[in-house]
Amino acid sequence: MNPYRTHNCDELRKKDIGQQIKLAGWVDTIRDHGGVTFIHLRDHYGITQIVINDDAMMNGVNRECVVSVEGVLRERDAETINAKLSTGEVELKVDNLTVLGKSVSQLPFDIDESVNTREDVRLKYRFLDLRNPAVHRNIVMRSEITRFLRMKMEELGFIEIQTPILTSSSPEGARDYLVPSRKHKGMFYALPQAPQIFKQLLMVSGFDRYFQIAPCFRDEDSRADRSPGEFYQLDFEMAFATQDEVFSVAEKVMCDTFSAFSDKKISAAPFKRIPFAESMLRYGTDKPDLRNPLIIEDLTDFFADVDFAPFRKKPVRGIVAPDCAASSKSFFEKMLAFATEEVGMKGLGYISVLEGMALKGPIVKFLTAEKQQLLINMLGLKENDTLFFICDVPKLVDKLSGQIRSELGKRLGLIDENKFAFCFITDFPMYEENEDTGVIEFTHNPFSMPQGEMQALETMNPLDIKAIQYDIVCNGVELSSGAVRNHRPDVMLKAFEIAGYTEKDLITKFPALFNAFHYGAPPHAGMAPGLDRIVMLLTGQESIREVIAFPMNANAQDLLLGAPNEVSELQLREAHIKIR
RNA sequence: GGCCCGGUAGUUCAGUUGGUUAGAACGCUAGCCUGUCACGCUAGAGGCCGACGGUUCGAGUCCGUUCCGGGUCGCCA
Repeated sequence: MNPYRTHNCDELRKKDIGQQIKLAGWVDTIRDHGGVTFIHLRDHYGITQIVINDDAMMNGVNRECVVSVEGVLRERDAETINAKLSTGEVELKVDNLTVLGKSVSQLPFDIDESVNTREDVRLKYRFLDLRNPAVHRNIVMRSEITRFLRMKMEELGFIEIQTPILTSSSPEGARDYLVPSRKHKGMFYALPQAPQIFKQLLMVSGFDRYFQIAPCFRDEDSRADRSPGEFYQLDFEMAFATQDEVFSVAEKVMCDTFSAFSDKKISAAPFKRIPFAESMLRYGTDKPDLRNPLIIEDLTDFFADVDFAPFRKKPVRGIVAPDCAASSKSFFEKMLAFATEEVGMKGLGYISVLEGMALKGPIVKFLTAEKQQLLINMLGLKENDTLFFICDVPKLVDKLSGQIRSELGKRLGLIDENKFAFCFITDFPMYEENEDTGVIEFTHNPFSMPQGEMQALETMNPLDIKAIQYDIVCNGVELSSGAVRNHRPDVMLKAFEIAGYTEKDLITKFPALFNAFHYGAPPHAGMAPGLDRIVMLLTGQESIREVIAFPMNANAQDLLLGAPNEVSELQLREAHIKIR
């Protein structure tokens, strides 16, 4: 028999009336009526009202202290039933109360208002913040989602394998977190940025389908949707797999998980595949929010023979916004302000379609009647449409268009909030030119197989070569990237050679992988959707910190435990570290 | 590292062109109240206005520097 409770705070119902009951939990609210006091007792599961008639029993009881109470459960009169509580039909008349854990009386914030409190205060008192049922629920949901994902992966024949946390620094990619070695002076471990090398080695080891809820560590600055330091991925890899097979796994897992945890509409499999180049042109980003129906049109050719100075010799994009022409003057002023102040554009031209299909706007006078009609036909313009123009140098025009597209979508209320819109972005370029040095570099990931393999590397302009590399995107959030990997040492050598590396470099940088690939490597492919972001989407949170139990602040500090902190001289000496 | 926004009571915020003793709500303390459920009522405590320097007869308010927090760009194979 548990000494503190016989039931939890979400358990008692009418059927339990008359029983001798013990409950334990936190004092949520106290309502003292003089002679009778009502308390909402709260635990992980819920809230039960307890009633105290003896004032002396309240000695030492304040909000957020932990108590155990004993008494008889009784029915509440019809007019005092609380429909908001699952336990609202009953209450516990307390005969015995024990304070198990005292609490200071002035809390740093009200528990039920914690989400509106300054974030550094919340994080310093995260143990109080997490008592807020809304905050608490996010963490519970994370656990449930994690368990569900694990179950799905196992159903699909994947086995979970843990890979090392203390590993070697990887030369490409993000900044590593380093851990000094005591036994090897001047040497360092690194925390893995991802289990990339290990999962590929597992493929070479003959494991067919691997997955892991994997912690990843990157020493890069944070964002609202990117926690500093550490995050978790549903990392998986499949031997003898094609891109399409990886996609089917992702579709299955995402569809099942999102429908299990949300009532929103979810893209049906197969998810839309959008080549990178098309995504940049049509959506102005490589992580398009497909809930936004607006599409960017390329009007460069159309304006080639139009004598309008601002558009001369530059790419021009257009976005048709439906039912927009009748918008208030302030709508257009706000869009212009957004374009110039936040996006940094010089202006935002537009043409509205009036009744009778007459075009109106400052740019119209530069268009002949034929050109106007051509524009209407080409874009299928309708009455009350407004066509916005974006023009800038080639490097910027897509990005700017994308920002205008998403702002228009928001302001016009075109985003369907009741939807999870998934897509795959495919065909990322293998190489890009470094703007400063002009040197050819890997765009993304040196482990991806180039499309066309050896032949492409030997015959094509490197900047035209695409990789079998993809992202999965949901509602404008990049969940993961992945690739069909390059498992052939000869193709790897050639790929690295194009990026300016010698065989020796390759052996130095990726000794294990390059070596292993000489002993029979299967073709393999995979991806690694971010767990934190999946939970963020499913809980509807704007900040990734809301779905992490003990997040660091934006400045990569743990305000609760005080990390990072100084260590003792002895520790430094053992680690052969000298602070300058 | 750059840029934007913010820092006033335990918390969330207000504070007019610079002008007496810096306010409100919630919380806290004390008292009253036997049916509340965000209980109610009465009274009270609680402030280095982030810090430093400057302008001024006078600074929460204006200027400069700096620290802290959030967002964003860079960065994130």
